[in-house]
Amino acid sequence: MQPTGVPIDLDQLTDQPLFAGIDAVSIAAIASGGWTVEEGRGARILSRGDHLEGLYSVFQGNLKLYMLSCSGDERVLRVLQPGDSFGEAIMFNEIPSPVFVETLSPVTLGYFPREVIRTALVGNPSFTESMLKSMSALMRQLIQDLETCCMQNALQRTASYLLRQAEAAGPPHLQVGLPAPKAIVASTLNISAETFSRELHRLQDAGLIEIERRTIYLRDRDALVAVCDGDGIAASGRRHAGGSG
Amino acid sequence: MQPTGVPIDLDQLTDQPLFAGIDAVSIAAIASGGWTVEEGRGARILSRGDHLEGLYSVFQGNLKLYMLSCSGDERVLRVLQPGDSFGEAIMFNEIPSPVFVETLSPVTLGYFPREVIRTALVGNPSFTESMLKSMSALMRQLIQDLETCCMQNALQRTASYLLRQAEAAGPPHLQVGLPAPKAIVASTLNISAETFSRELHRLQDAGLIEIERRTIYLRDRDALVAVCDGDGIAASGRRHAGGSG
DNA sequence: GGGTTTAATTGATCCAGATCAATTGTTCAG
DNA sequence: CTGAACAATTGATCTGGATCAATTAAACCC
Repeated sequence: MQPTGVPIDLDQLTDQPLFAGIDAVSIAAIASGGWTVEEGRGARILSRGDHLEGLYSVFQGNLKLYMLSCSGDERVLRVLQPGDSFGEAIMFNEIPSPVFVETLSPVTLGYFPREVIRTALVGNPSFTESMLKSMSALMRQLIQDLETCCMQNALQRTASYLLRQAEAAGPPHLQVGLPAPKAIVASTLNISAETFSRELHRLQDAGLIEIERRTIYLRDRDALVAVCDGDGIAASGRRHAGGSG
Repeated sequence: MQPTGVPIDLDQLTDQPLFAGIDAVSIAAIASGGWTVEEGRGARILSRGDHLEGLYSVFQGNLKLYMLSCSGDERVLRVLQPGDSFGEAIMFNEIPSPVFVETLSPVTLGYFPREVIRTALVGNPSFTESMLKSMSALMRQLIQDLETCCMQNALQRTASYLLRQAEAAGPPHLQVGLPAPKAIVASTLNISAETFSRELHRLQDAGLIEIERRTIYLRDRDALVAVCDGDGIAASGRRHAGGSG
């Protein structure tokens, strides 16, 4: 990791959801207590077992947060993008990291030592609130991940992923740009790249989506929602009588 | 839910990890701002979609925290026991609950409205710290759940569950009492009750454990640890050459 | 005690999705 | 343009664990 010594820009910091809406004095203290870190593609920021003495905030670029099975294959939990942060849980609990974090592109990160965060929390209810909210949101995502991974089949996972991403991309929510190669997205959904490809094409054959390289167009959102709920593909109008017996 | 009107005992509260080590004034404020709730067996405390205006703390009894798939089968995320709390994430983020919570036995809970917690957090760094730690621990558990459910096979999950429970039970860490019927524990591990039974007996046949009703004795911890790491059962001394190619 | 309910075990079968293997398409360097 | 490296697709096969079905064991109640 290479601290640049470059001071953190205040605007950059307030753009981060975690630090939004904090009073000027505190934000300045946080900015001056932290520093930026720059890394190229393929750099490992955090390894399983590492102890982290602060938290990171993503300013530019994206990273993958992943686990490794004992047989060595990798399960990507999340692709981190600008505005995301990581390390909170490890930092507060002083436990070794359960996950790896690696850059997928050149990145600029902000790093904030534990004490800087602690100091900012004391006597700063709005930052405390912000931090608690951020952690709550993360927990919610984890629960959603668990739900996705334990309660939905491959087709449902694919469909609900597309809907979620489209939602996040902004109106009219009909276009999805995959944030990484398909193999990595597949890993996020805990399915093999092959299965992901197959399910995607199944949706395309049924006319629900259109695939064009790493961009996917949603052609029938309602049907996609139906796929997530039940478990059949219903092309234009017709729908499986999803038997419950 | 039936508020009893019974005031919350201070000792009861300080026994809760979440509220341990808070100064007397704050703890008294929390106690007087909350109330106890009693319920019989099989009562639903929280449903998916509910909005929760506070958080619960378990004083007595146990509950299951679970999700339902669209086909209606239930996946238990966690069996809550005295000392556990739930509702933090929903409360702070003001989002509908993604999970259900139901009693498995008669229970006594403490309920604390959001504002009581918020007030206690302000100007009370040690409680803030405690709350952040508690949430971090929860996140860690969720990550561990994800890891368990995505990266380990049924045998590994069973073995690591036994080790974790034994750890939590206290020295000499050789005896595990299942906190609920086997079917519920199996659901926690995201395997069917049948598979759980089979794997448990496989471990018993290999001499690693001994099953006696709902109590399980660990007879060879090292071998259990090896099962978690690799994926073969190695009874007394002999061990698979777990191929990595 | 005997009968009923609930929990646990055991066997047989089946299938979603992994894995293996091969092919095709894309990107980029020179 | 040509070839190398990578990404995506497609087909064939295999398997872990689910599901279905039946049996046995334990707990509970009168």
